[in-house]
Amino acid sequence: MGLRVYNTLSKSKEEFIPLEPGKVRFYVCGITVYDYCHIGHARSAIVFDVIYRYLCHLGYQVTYARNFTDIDDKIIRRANELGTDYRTVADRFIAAFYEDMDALGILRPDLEPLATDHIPTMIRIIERLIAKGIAYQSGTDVYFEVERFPGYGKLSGRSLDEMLAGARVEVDVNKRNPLDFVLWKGSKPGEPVWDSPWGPGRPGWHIECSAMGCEYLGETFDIHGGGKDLIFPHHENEIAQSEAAFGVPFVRYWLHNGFVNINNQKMSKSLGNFFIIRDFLKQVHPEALRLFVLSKHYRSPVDFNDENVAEAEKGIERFYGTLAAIQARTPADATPKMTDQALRQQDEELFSLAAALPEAFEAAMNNDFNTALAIGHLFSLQRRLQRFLDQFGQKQLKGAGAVLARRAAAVLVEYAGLLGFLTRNPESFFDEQRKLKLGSTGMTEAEVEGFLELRHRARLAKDFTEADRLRKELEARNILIEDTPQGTRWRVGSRSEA
RNA sequence: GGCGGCAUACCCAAGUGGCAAGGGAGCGGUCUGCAAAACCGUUAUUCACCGGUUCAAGUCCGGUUGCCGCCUCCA
Repeated sequence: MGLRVYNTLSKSKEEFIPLEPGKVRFYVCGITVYDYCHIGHARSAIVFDVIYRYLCHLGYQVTYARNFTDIDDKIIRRANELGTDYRTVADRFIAAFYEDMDALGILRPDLEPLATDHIPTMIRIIERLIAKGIAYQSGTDVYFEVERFPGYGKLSGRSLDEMLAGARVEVDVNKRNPLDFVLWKGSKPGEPVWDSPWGPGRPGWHIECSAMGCEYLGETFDIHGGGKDLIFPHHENEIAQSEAAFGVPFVRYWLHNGFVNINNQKMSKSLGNFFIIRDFLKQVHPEALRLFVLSKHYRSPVDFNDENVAEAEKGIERFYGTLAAIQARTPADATPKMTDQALRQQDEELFSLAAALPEAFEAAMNNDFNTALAIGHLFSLQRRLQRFLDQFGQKQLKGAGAVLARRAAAVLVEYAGLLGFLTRNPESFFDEQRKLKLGSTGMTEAEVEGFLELRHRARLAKDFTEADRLRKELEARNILIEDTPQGTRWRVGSRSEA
């Protein structure tokens, strides 16, 4: 069965049929670049990154566009606070955005347009709306007249009457209807300006995405994504502008990701429970964050707290632990020239699980990107694989056993890779993980190694009292020891173990 | 007030009418000098509650309760 996606527009799961067979035109609302990104942005970025990866995996030729809103009230305000200009602020936070996204392992979209590079397109659309009598100039501003667009409210599921009854819209003397929204706003002194037929000014927020979407993906495209909060008014207004201007459906499938809560509270600056990606990644590995985010369905809210994050950390360590064991205990040149029959004889269940993973994984993902179920399949394979390894005690694997283990691990890594994790060498992962966590212990790597050396000598001398004392001393600092045939390893306990 | 969503074990969580995935935590065991890690076993006769449809309901329909989001910038 093919891909099915939940479409916010129809409020139901639909079979995904792209406009043009084999091709997908995909647009995701990018950020307004006036501050550092927080973990809510991280969730959205990870979710749409996985959707992008998976569409590519299915063989679609995907054109993926994600914009930057680089002119906006908030950017201007920030520039004034910092005593600089809007361009400096925008460029600075675009650079910061890339640093954060790269750290999270987010693939770059094919197109990353800046709003300010597309003002002529926006002006053309606005002119068209005015010519059709759907937009009007009022003072130095231009507004979209919502009552002239019959479908207004179809995405968010409200009618104009209901919205007006909500009575939380400000009455503006310039507007014919309080719900009319600005397409072009005249500039105030000192603000950045662009020339337009209505005088100097700058575009409204909503028209940016309509312009960049149609310029790169066409008047109708396949998928438009964003956070749930964008459904109204941003995406509702995009539909109104684009469909009123071009007379064709704007987007076939609307996908919206759910929010991140912090300890069951809405994340907000006033509550002070804001986590910035770059700060968070000083404590938690990016792949743990990915596992955490993808362990829940993308449309559900997720609760971000120490315990939930620690679970994800343990999960990612579990996967890499198995990969490390395989690397240590099977020859890298394990010959792949084995018949399936020979491998199956080694471990029927492991062989079957590995062989069935692609189909199981795709069945999960095809059901509206059920990453949580897909991850469940990955864990099942990991556990069976680890169990297979443990059957040999601590011995090296040879022959068909080694090939089977390597092959199962390769499948695991390939499919985890579609979710953007298990992308590292296991040794690199554990090294990164130790370095990340060391900061919280107040110890340096050299100091830990010193302790381990002393303990090693004590153990050789069979002085277990001293060895255990040293281990306890490290444990007190949340440094945990594991003795393995390859030597003593150490790691820093998660925050919940501390 | 209007619109929408959610409720599954100690916790997180999947579940598109047909024996309740997966992870964490706990308990018992194997391994270990002892641990840790890992593995094995175990932990929901039941899915907020009440009705209904059906041979069959966590899943569909109606109602009740509780929680959450949006309606204003917001991923």
